[in-house]
Amino acid sequence: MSSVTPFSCSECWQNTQSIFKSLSKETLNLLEEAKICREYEKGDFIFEEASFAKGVYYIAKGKVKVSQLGVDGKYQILHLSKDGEVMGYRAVLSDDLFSCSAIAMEKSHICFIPKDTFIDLVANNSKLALNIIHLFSDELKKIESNLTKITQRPVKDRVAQALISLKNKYGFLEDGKTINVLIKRQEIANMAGSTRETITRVLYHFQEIEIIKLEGKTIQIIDEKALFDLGNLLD
Amino acid sequence: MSSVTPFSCSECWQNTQSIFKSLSKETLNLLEEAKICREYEKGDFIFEEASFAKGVYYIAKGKVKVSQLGVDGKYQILHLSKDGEVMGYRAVLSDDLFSCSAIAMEKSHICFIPKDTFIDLVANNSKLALNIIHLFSDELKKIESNLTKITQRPVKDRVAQALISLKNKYGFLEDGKTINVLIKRQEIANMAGSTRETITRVLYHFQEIEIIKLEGKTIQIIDEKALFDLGNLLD
DNA sequence: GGTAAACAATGATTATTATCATATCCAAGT
DNA sequence: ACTTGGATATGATAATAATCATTGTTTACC
Repeated sequence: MSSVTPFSCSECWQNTQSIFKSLSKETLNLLEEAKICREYEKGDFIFEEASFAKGVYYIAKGKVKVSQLGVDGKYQILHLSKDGEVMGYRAVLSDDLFSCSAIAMEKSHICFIPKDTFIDLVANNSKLALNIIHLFSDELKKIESNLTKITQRPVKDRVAQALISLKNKYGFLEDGKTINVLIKRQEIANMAGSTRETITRVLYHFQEIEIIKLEGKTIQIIDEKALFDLGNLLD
Repeated sequence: MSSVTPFSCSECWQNTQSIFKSLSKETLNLLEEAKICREYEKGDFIFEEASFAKGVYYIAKGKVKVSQLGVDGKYQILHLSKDGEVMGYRAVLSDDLFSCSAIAMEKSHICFIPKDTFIDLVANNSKLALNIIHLFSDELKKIESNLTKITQRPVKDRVAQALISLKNKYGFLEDGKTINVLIKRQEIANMAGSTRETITRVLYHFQEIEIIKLEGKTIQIIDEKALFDLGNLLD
């Protein structure tokens, strides 16, 4: 567990994809006052499934996986998050328990915004409410398409899809080919609804046919189009 | 295709689960004026995936399946709808194409509400906006749990889950055991992410072990608890 | 620098479920 | 009653991917 480490985030609300982007100064001041920043180490839980939602979490900097526990103890990764995104709003807005857990994939700076503050803001700020509606809409659309794909396509295709998602979310390193996130086989399995061993085999297969390259802990995408064709379009 | 048949729906906005429930009289009048009612026959498309969303659809009476086409031509049923529910709001609110199709499962009365009217209402009615946020929230939660289950559980369990969903959504006939919807094997397959043949076999197996009974075109649930245990909790 | 502990690779085997191929049933319309 | 088409049933086979078992590799920490 990490300590409470406040840090400056005067600008982090302005992240291009932040729902708080271009809100009025007043509103941002309210946020500033209420927020509690904290640093999380890799592997730390930010919030935990089935616990009460005390507020929402805004990622100032970092990478987070949001996953749900299945009945047999397997995890399903529902969502990957990064700088500028907010997490936990579903549970907060429905006064519900968290239906999934959020775990830092690397050292991350995250702001906690208390439930009351957040709900007040949403209720009194139609622009924010609209932003949230769009957020829901995007997420719903994505997960619907995910459900359709994951239930209908073979593992290979789903792994291709997972790699494309990772690249789209976190981008490449400066070399323009190495996916900018460290992810374990098990985690890819939890994205694609498969197993460690199968992911190992599929990744090796992809390397064999030269559409990716495994370099230490990293994954390089050599032939993005081929991956695309397998994973089949869009993210 | 059915003809345009207006009919009285002074009370249908008041359906217990309607997002239009308990809105002001003024607001309801606006709805009344703008709505266009129509009757759809079993099998009719109400809206079609990839077409432009001209408005939302409110089910006055009927049963509708909302499904998405996978890359290999298979359908995934994402959602089942009934009286009092609204469809198509995701695409409308995001000014997007429909990401799924809605097809009547039986003769249905459905009101079309034009995009502009709907968006105006939402923008000027914070209660309605909040209702929609809750709608999104519920749907997201449900589909997330669905994704986790469908990717992790064997077909039997998923079929059990599908039957429970059908019963929860449409209830029983007066006999207290026959699920109140006519559904084809293929449609159950499209819910559970499986195939016609497999569904046939699983249903027969369920009948064998006496947790359901197949009677003509209907399905009776004999041992709901057993189904529950297989499908594993909740809807 | 040595030793766990975590992670990854790999082979063998099995289970599950899709696919293919027929056959049967049933309802609607003539 | 007969025909036709849609839906369902059922057996045989094959493919896919999970599971199990073992070994190898890397990382981090005394």
